[in-house]
Amino acid sequence: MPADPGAVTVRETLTAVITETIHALIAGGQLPLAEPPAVHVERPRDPSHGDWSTNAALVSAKAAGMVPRDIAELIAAGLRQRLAGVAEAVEIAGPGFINVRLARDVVTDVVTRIREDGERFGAGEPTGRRVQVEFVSANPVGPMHVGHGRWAALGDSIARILEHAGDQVQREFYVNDAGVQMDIFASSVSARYLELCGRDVEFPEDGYRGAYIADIAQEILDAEGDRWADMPATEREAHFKEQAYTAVLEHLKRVLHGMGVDFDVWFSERTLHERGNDGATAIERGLGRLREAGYLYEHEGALWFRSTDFGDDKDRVLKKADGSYTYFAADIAYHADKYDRGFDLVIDIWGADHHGYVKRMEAAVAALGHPGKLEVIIGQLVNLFSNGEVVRMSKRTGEMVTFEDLLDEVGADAARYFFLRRSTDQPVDFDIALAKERSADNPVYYVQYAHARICSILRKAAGADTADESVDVAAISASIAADSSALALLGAEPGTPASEAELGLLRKLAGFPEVVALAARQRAPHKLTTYAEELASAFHQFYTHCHVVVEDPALRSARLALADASRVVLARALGLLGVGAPQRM
RNA sequence: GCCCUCUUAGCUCAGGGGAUAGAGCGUCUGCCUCCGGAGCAGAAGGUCGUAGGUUCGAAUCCUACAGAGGGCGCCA
Repeated sequence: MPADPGAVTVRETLTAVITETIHALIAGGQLPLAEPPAVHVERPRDPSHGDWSTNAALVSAKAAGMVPRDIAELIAAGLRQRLAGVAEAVEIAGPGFINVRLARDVVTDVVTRIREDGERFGAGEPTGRRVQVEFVSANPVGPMHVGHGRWAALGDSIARILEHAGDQVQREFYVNDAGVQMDIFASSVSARYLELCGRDVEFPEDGYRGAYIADIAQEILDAEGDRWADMPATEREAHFKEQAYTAVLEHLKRVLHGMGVDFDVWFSERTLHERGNDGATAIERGLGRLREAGYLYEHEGALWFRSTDFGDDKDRVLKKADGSYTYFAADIAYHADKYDRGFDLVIDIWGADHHGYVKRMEAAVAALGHPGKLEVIIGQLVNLFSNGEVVRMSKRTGEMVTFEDLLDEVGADAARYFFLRRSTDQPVDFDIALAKERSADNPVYYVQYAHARICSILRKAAGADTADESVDVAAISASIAADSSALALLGAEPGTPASEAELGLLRKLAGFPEVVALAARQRAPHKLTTYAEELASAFHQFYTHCHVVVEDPALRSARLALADASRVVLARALGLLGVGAPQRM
């Protein structure tokens, strides 16, 4: 077994070695089993149980007809032999767990690896898989609400995590620029425009009443004067629709960019309604595929998709009796287009209010010949609190805190961090006052503070002003040389607070790759906020118990290297969340 | 009525079938001549919604029930 502390590979290697050991015991007639069971290898929660633990003996007990601890003795003896030089101890504990304690040079080697790998630490090999993540996709008729902000943070972070795991990821925003909401939007702007021109108009009953509508109308008035007031309504509204639409789209792009979210593709729904060279629209072509596959039928003048063939509750209408298409029909064409573009996996992030739509969309994707290649993530909503009161998020009333307001109020880092801190299927109760607070109550500052503190130490070690941001931390990092004999000083006196703090930090650092791998597999950025807080905590403990900039050059370089490795991993974890890692606060 | 999600400490929430269920906040007690106290150490606080089941082992998987939220249109 190579002395490679990378968590993922250690687990895999250890699993293989254990399985080999059991194989040998079976071949030698010591274990009455047909074949080795599937064993789990995990990091014990309690550090006194060692670095790794396996349930191999427990899962073998029944089939072998033996007492778990007797089997554990056999396996442990084999492991001691096979892991000589890598494992310091192999022990049996509890009902029959086998605990492996790694040799200390294997443990400390993670520092060297992190500092060599830098940002690549914990990254997966390229998978060759092409993944599309579609998210936000807010209607371009007004500002984003805070729920959109959460989904923006979520989609972007998932994209970053998947990229780190080795996938090729594209971020896409679907622009619903073809529906009746666009007409309502246009007539709303038109009404405000006429008001501004002093005309007596009745505001559309279902119109958008937000103040931004009047702002857009004012912009048009400023730029083009009141010449549209006497034009036919249809002509005026057609013109205003494009003006207002462009303004809102630019606004959306600006706000998203301001929080570090940039899309690769803005896909316009309108293109699905345009006729191509074959004289057909994308919607017609998409439906044509379903027809050829035999999933469409006519009933009461409408065209239906037999989605029940794929587990949906009922069949769905694609073309209404009046000849117009449903929104679902456009969505089918849109998804057909995604797969035509060659994605191996499409991830859609929708708000919780759309979850009833998942089955039919999955059914459509399967009917198009891509079963299992769509994954819909349902993002729960955000409850915004202000002075203990729930703030409403209605576009109609116009009384709402927009996502842009929230960003201005708390900043992009705090907003993203708070959105990502909860698991996706849990609603977020967003407390504006807490997110603004620059105190220990605020977890994002706790983590960022640890990073800034490390940068300060590095500057101190280099003899620079600890708060001077112009000092190049990367250069200082590169100047720190800690060979394996120096690193051996870390955790050299087990049982002392200093060594325990060092070992705790080393253990936490070593766990990063598997946390990222898990976050990628589960599309769960919140695993990284939890990890970042644990790593920051481990670092603060280390800092409290271990003076870094000490006289002894070997110990000093070892602790500096450990602090530096912590800096690298903290920055990486925050980076995958899209949150900044400031060098000074 | 049917479907989805949720229910873990006073509050907000983590928890990949494993060992004594964790963190932050809040409450209580300590730690600054010393690298950033935006920090650290400790105490108290739990029938993991209820009842069954599967398993050597269940907060975790299955079923039923209770409670909370959301979704169920030839709307978008």
